[in-house]
Amino acid sequence: MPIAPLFRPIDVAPAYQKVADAIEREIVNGRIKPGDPIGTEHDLVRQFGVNRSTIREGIRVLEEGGLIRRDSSRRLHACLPRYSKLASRLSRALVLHEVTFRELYEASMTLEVASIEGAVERASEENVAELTDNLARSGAVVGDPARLAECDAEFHVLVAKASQNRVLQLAREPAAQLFYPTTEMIVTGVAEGGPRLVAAHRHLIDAIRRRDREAGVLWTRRHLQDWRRGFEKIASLDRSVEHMYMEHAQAARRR
Amino acid sequence: MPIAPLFRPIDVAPAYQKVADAIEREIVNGRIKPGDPIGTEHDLVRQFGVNRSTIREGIRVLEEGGLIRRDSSRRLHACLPRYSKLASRLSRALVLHEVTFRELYEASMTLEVASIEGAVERASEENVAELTDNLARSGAVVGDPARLAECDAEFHVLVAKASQNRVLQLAREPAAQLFYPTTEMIVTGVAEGGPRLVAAHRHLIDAIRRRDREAGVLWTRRHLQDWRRGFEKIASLDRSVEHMYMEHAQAARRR
DNA sequence: ACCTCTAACTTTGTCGGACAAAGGGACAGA
DNA sequence: TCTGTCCCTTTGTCCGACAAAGTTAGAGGT
Repeated sequence: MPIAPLFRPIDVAPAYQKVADAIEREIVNGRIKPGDPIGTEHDLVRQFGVNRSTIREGIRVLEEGGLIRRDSSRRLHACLPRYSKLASRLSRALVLHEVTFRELYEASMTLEVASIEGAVERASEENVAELTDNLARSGAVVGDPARLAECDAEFHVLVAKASQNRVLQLAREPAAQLFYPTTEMIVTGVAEGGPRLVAAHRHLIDAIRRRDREAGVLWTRRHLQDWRRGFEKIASLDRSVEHMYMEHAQAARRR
Repeated sequence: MPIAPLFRPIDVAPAYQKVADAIEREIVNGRIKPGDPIGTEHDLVRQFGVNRSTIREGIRVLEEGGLIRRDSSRRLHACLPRYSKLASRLSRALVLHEVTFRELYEASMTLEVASIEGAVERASEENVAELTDNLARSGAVVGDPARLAECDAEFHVLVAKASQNRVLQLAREPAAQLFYPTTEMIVTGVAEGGPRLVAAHRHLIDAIRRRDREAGVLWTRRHLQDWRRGFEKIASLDRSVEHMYMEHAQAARRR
């Protein structure tokens, strides 16, 4: 017969964790605002009354979480976590969980369509300008798959940005980080891929400008279906995302 | 005239970062599989030829990233990053970026609809059983807002799980973590809220069982619109997500 | 008074060694 | 089989130290 639970487990966190939690609390509840300096390590030693090694372990935790950074002179200050950095954590997780391209495709279809809908509804002049600029640059590198894939990734980030919905922006990022690197392979493998891609972007900008939701959704779908057809010429949609992607991500994360 | 770039910037990362990167690489590219033990700190000291403090800082980084854990006996081993832990990082970021409930609502509408579509299409017997079990428990606590809100959150996690799409599962989580805590307030404030919530869940399970996509989408929309109506009785959709949510998240993350 | 250069001073990254507390294993005794 | 004990290992924390890089203040020239 199991004994009745009389006591709750007591919360005994190691000191470095308590340090990290304490600083996190101050940042998250707004007492320390993004940009504000945290003290030097020595300051923190004094304030928390623990050894510098302990402080440093706590700092690593917060740094990895994106809550604090060291500026050019290596001093600590609070900062707003950057989406792309967080997203690369998620991408890494998706790789480890061995998600398939089918899952990626399905999720992206949803997320990119939602992005374009938001963009059509709320894109600002500036958003459109950025997109137009991107289109021009894409047109210039249509023969260079690597460069073009980069532009494509940026284009969709800009569309998400134009949706003015940061939750959507963040939600689509992990999938996108895994999704768009394949664009290079596809554009390389399929001759008419580059021009079709640029044409789709042109139609999308047009749809945003005319606030034509139907057209936006239609061209986003086509654009993704193009990707899919291209991909299926190379590999099965049921293949899991490859490990090699992570090299990309690791390099990107450090920036 | 700018000089031609003769040298690439050399990679001068601090030692603890290199340690973390090296271990991460081995995990991500699969040479160390989830569950495999990493050596003891002393082992790593020997292998990397750096001081234990340096090793420990590297370990903190990986631990925070969810790539390694310490088991009950505090020994290190690799593990699959847990979605909920990663998602709470994102939720935290969304709070700091002061996203509005409108953004949350819009994104959730997209993501939850996509989840139900996937669930209708691919839910297994077991998924349905889990959902049914959840429904029963919800019915039992319909008068207890806190408990009911918990069930509601779990219900939607289960729907996402039933979609068999892990990308979607991950993408919806951050928004959900911020979204569903409000359910408690709403159910408390609106008398008919609890029963309506449970009824919606029942219809959703029904739709999944009958593989009736239309019904699934319809009831998900209604369910979310109910939330919205309830929320707007309390506050404006344009209010930014409150800092207080994070207390939830911090506690949850440590588990 | 303004600019530049140098000489302290501070801070970070890393190192070596130290110790208490907790866990794991082996072993003896009930 | 269960329990208690001894020993060894591992972790969490501390202390003190030092080189490299950054910062500050003051000396010196204009």
